Amino acid sequence: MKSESPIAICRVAVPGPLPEALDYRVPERGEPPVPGARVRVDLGRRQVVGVVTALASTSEIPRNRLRPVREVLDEASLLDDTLMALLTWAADYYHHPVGEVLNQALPVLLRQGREAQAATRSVYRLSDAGAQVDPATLTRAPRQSALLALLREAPGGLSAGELEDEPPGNWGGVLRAVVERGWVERIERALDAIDGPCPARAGPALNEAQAAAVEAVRGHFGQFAPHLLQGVTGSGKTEVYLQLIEAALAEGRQTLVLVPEIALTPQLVRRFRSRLACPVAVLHSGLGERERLDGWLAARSGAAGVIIGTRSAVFVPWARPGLIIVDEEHDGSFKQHEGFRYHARDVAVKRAHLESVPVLLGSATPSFESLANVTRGQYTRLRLRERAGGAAPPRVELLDLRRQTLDEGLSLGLMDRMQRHLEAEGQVLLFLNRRGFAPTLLCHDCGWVAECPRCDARMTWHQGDGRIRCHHCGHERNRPRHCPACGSVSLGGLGQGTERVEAALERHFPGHSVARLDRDSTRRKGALEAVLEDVRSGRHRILVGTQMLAKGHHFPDVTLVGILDADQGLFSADFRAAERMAQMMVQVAGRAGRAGRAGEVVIQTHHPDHPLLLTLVHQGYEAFAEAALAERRVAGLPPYTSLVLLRAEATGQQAPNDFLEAARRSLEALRPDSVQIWGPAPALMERRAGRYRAQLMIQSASRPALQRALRAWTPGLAQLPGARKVRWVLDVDALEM
DNA sequence: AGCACGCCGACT
DNA sequence: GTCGGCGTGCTC
Repeated sequence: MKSESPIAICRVAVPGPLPEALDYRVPERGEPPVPGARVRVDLGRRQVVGVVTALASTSEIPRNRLRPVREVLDEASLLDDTLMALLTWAADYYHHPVGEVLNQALPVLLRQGREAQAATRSVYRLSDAGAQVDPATLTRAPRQSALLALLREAPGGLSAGELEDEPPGNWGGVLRAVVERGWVERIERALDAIDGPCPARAGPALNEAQAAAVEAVRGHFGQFAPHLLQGVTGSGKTEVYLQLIEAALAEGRQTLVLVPEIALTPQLVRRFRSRLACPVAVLHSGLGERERLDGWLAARSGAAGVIIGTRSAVFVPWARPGLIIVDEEHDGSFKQHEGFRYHARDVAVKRAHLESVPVLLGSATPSFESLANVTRGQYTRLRLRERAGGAAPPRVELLDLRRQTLDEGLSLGLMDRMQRHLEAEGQVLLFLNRRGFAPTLLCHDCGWVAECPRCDARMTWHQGDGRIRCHHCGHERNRPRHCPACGSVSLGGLGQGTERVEAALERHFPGHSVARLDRDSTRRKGALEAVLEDVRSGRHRILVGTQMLAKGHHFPDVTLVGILDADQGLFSADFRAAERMAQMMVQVAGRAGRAGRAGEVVIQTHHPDHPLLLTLVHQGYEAFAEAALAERRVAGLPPYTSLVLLRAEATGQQAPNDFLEAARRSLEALRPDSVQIWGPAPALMERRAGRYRAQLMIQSASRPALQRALRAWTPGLAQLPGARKVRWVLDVDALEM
């Protein structure tokens, strides 16, 4: 008779909004599954794939109600202990169901229960016989000789694709010949197989500040050490990253690099791949599911020396933890805006702590959160004050728009300046964060404006295709030819978008080609690259665009940057608007005057006396941040308090409010210590995509106190009356109001 | 989330 | 008399 195994129960996190993992009986035959492995289990009347979170000998659930694990899908853990700890921490901190958190950490193919096995590809490698052949003796077969020479340099072998990169291409016939002679063998290798050590490659010499930054972080390899790399645009942050990655590789450690969605371009990946001798795994939403799984497995096995990815890559497993880098750490796209609303930068810092590795947050315009962490002594700040190559910082000036004649948003002063720069062979870049022709379509006879039927917003007129669209829900239709209210044909655009400015520029500067860079002009595949190339080649002398301009594209010949409307961020109801506006302005301004040509920045504003604007222009981003942070401190706003939003929406106006009222009362009943509750109040745009939205704001100067209150409060929310009549979500550390 | 159960209006 | 609407509850 077999003695009873102490491990009889396993806890399984199943997909779905269940607050806890569920208990199952471990299979009677075979080894029990390990935590971090996937299992197939019955749930209700269906079968699902879940992740084992723990093993136990007993369960609260009576034995006769426990169902058995149907299948163990992984012998080894897919998510190592540290990663499991990170994921359960995140589920707890963001108050999101652990099953959904664990599930979304897996590539889709693994969620579906597919085998955790990387694809293979054919690799050509020198055989023992081939190694004896001296390529120089093959004078009658120069192509075979060249091929053998190439393979000698690549002990791991080369795939057909890699061979084609070596000019001239088309090695098919030659390969067949050398394989036939027994000099080369073809082997199948999994994409997550480890290639062997990466040879070090020398990078360019660093300046003093860069070298100091590299040394500061390198000196903390193997321990938790958060650093903020605050470097002006063009100061060479990427080179610091690359040399740190190489230092980590030299110690056999991997680096995880997180970048904002739009920053993960083929150019960036190419730069990393050409500089680093080791395999680089890339993880982002644009990949096919197979590619994604292969990259994920290459990170997990340790085959990829570097993993570069967007937000969700913060949860990728790795075999040899070395270093975490978050580039453009201020970027809002690190926060997930639906469902599991984590902030990848904050999770990255937590992960670095759990893994005992340094983390480097880089930005020219750090988030206020990170700056406050520097002040508190939590983060070490590393500064790069100089632009690489000794380029001078641009001259920045405010242009008072009051009582000025404007032509489509362009002042005479700005156009004069443009003329001068164009005559001096410079390029001009204009920033306007509004796409389309005009943000409002207005009837001049009766005052009717085109409004979105589903949102509290106006429709933007796009002249290019004669449509009007809502930028909040995507609703669109043809531009009406007559006013629907009075029948007049005098419909006109009110305000300016990039299309309209582009047209005005073509009128004013007929001798110069104008390019537009926004989501509309770059929708077609390859269109973005084409525009960027035409700007770099100098074919376009004037470039007008939205925030896409601010995202790390290099325009070496731009000497003048114009910011057409600086006022949007100054008076918004969202307390983070000024921070975002300043970051955007500094990032755009940073495009001016590289490579030895002095740059100029002109900022058009109706509020040239606004203190924050003055501070930003005359004293720079850091002084601006200090001033704005002082205001936040006085107002009791983040980062000096923690802020959580309970958001609710429904097709009617009443239901969200009722639910949030009930939620408010249930929180008040808990009498939480040092926690303030505000609302419920309508969202800044109450109706969006046909749904009414409202929110409850919960705030505290003490994060632990807030977390305690949330832990007591949130489990009951789903049972509140009206909870099923609304879509609701808890947004911890909400970025947008 | 899914998927049951359950209790009230218009149909073969 | 049934088919089906979506409110309510549960999933180890």
